[in-house]
Amino acid sequence: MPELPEVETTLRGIAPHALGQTISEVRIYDSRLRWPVPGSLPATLTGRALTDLSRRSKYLLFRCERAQVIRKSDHPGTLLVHLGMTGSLRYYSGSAAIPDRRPHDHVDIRLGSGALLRYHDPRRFGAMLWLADPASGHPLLAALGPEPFSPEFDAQSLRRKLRTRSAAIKLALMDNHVVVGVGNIYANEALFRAGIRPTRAASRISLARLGTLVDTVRATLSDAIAKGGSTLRDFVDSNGEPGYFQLDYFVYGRGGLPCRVCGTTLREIRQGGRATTFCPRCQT
DNA sequence: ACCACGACCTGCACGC
DNA sequence: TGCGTGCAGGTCGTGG
Repeated sequence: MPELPEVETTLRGIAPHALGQTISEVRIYDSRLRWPVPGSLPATLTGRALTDLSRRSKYLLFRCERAQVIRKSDHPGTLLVHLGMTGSLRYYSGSAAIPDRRPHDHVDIRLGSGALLRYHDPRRFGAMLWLADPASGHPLLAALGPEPFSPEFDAQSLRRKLRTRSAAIKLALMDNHVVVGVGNIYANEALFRAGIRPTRAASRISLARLGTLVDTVRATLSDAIAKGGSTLRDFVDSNGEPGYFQLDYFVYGRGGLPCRVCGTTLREIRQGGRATTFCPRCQT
């Protein structure tokens, strides 16, 4: 269920329980994700401890180390998990019965405590890869723009990146080189909150309005994370309903309905093949 | 350097 | 009931 808030919610649901645990078994039921899940993954992971769990962009990064480094293949590395469009990674504590595998459950990672991490992804746009150190040098991670909550994401740097770009601001906002973690839903929402029309050329937005946009991107994402967080307890022990539909959207999915602020009928168009919804009155 | 678009894949809601 | 169509949370690779 992945935009950044869902990935962050997944991380927060898993990390406190999985940190420090040792991987006892890895089963790959279907390796056909966006890139093949390496057949060597079970051998690589088994016996390693999860020493750090983090997120970069929409990638989950699980640091895996062996207690004893004897051979080169024992060196620390990182398990990268991406949820694509429809993926989820669920944590089952093992204290209750773990459900039988369902369709589209592709990978099980069993932990020493008896807990289980289960990767599920109907469309298989996600990924599970092993990254040798340094993970940050991997092509998937190396070219990423700033995290939305980092100080590097500010009006000045946004201006610098967008100055020469004729593309619509919504497309630029969804470009991972500009800022990571802003998918279709939150691009629509953040632009509404900023009062910026999604079709406006990225180069033609004032510094002040870019500053507003930085703020609304953060506010939109953190609101969604807060909603997701409210269901964390359920999330951890199954039930897998990461608060995704709990946020009251201003515009996303509301084309033809009245603007929550001014009542004007919201318009829906397509940009880059994705639905864009905006208020023709509030957004200029 | 930038941009537009097809590609990947399954499920679901819709209209006929 | 069944079938075809279009759409869905992402992002990589291509060709211009």
